[in-house]
Amino acid sequence: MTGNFLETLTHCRLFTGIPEHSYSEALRFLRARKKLFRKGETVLHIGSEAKSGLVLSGEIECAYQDEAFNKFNMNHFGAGELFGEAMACAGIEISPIHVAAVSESAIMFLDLSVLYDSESACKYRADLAGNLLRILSAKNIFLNQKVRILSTKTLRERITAYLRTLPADSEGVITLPFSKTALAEFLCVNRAALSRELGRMQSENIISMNGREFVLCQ
Amino acid sequence: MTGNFLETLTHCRLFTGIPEHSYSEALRFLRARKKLFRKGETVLHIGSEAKSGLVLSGEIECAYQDEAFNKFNMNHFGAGELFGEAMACAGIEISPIHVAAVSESAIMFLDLSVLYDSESACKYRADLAGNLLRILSAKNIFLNQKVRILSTKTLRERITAYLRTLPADSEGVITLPFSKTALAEFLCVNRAALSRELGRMQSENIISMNGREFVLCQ
DNA sequence: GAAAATCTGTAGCATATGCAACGTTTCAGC
DNA sequence: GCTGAAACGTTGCATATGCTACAGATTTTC
Repeated sequence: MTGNFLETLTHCRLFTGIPEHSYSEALRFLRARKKLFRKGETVLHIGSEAKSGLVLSGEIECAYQDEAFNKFNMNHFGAGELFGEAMACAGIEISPIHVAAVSESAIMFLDLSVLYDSESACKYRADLAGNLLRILSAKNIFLNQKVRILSTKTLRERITAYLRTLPADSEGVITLPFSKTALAEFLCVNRAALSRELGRMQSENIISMNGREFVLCQ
Repeated sequence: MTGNFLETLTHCRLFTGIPEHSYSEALRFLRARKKLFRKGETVLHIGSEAKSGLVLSGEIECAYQDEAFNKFNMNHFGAGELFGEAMACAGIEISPIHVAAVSESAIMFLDLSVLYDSESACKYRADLAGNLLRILSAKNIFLNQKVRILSTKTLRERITAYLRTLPADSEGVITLPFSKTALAEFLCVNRAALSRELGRMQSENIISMNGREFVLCQ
């Protein structure tokens, strides 16, 4: 619990509304345990005890694996982000996902069950539970959007469905938050096919595109 | 708040742990308002105030709509189920989804914001918030599963990914919870293509199938 | 029990998209 | 500024899957 981690907590949505001088009290309530991981090291094994926590520094990767150890549906989490909270709250005890450190990382494991186990008490319990509700809801909405995008049958629909979820500036310009390679991965389509379809859409005047900037001509 | 609705509440996960004689107190805290809807009637319009609530009786349908009013990514909710809770907790004020009654329904609108608005207080607030955390987490896990299924590139992978999410009995028999037509809709694939692929998988001894019962070989 | 509605399997055809390979451009680290 | 890595666009090919239509089976309704 050294000083530089406090900075991360101030940006973590779980601690919104909690005064900085009370962080240690809240962390004690959540039975926080800090642990360091080297690059590439496993944070949670599939089949081991499911834990939840927050990334203090570095970056981790959560992924399902099939029989052949292929990773899929990966998620990356950086400093200030929570992982495993849905499993913790749903009472899942055996981890179905593999969590590994992408870079050297500091993880604060938290026992979120104190937030819905009615015996425990803490001055900040209601605030923490409320913050966790907001975090879970935001992830829910994100997942709903993703399902909606992946529900489409054609690549073109998938592209427009995704672009519509992004904010446009006053002139209608939409900026991709990542590379087109990453976009293909997000949309679960082949990169070459995405590139081809984007080209077609541009020649058909459905979109105009320049690097990561798009305009939907609708 | 007539008697027959109490029965529904006892089965609703939002009220787990709350004694029946306190339901009215909890409902008052949640600013509950009951409303009846005829079959086909709209419960929430896209663009109108977003509300959350629970289905007391009947069945409702939540759906996104595109420009041409095609519905997609539909969800059905029956008695005892919550809807709109993620939007409520995420602070979304304008409904992006259309909610309609599939059959004659009684809806109890709830103001879930009291659960994370720190000024409000009620004896059962912590219980309600904890229950809501569990509900949101369960939906989160379901959505993650669905994303994982829809992330696959081939129909065959999609089928096996889905079947693996279903429980198998002691002899490995998996029973579909709905018709194959509904399965095609859930997997977002063409029904005829699903039928064809299931036939192929059976002839290749990857599955065996009899009506709604499946066995995954291997 | 008859009629209507829904579910299901099959087949032919068109095409969208996955995949592999290649060269060019852009980017990051030194 | 140099160098290796990553991102990007393009192309040819194979094929998986969407779509339509139809007919038999199954379920629901009256």
